[in-house]
Amino acid sequence: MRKNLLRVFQLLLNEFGAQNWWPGETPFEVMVGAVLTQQTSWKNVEKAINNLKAEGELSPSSLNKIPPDRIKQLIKPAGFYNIKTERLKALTEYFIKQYNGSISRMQKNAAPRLRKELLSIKGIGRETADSILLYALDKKIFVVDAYTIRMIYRTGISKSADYDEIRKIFETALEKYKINGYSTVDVFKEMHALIVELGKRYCKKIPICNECPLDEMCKKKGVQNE
DNA sequence: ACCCAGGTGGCCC
DNA sequence: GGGCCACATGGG
Repeated sequence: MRKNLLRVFQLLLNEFGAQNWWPGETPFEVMVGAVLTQQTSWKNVEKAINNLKAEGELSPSSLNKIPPDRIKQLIKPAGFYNIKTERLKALTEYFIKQYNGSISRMQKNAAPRLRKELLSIKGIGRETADSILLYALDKKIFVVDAYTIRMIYRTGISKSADYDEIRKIFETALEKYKINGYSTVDVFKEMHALIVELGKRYCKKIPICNECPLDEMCKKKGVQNE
């Protein structure tokens, strides 16, 4: 298991090159992006983020103050704008109330506690919470998404693991991995980004893994379809 | 005219 | 625990 995932990491890194995620100038921008990108292409998220930036609203204090209708207007291109506005408001309010809008204060707490806090916010689910922990706060938490689950099932690495089990599989397999100055956290960041890139290119729902770099692994494990 | 996107919560069984 | 649905815009 561990060996397989290390192999996948090297395969993907070699195939696609470093992705250097998460795009974003500040950790708070990463937090906002994590909500906006729920079930939404990054292209659309970029438009929304640029709108917020252009209006000078992409900071905890300003986002906390401006009227919901204004946020809706600005994030419209990212879709689900009513519900995402509520989620951004809730997240921002938490960040200000608990940590005075300070990333470094928030980082002082351990990952399990922060994860619990984030998950208690309505609209922040596991992937969004973990994205914030890994990419905004540099915590050693692996982010699992729909592509990751598909990949795990198709390669036969696991057939039935749920979100947290898959997260654990990756964390265990990758936590001691070090190469070329990649820290563990950097490997987690890069691996998730590479899996998304893989998914975007090859793991659409209909055809299975043809010409996918992992094809050989899929075949070897006898995986035919999703 | 479909299908899909870097999910989540609510409701049902 | 799992299965289905609404949420919405923009690109293939």
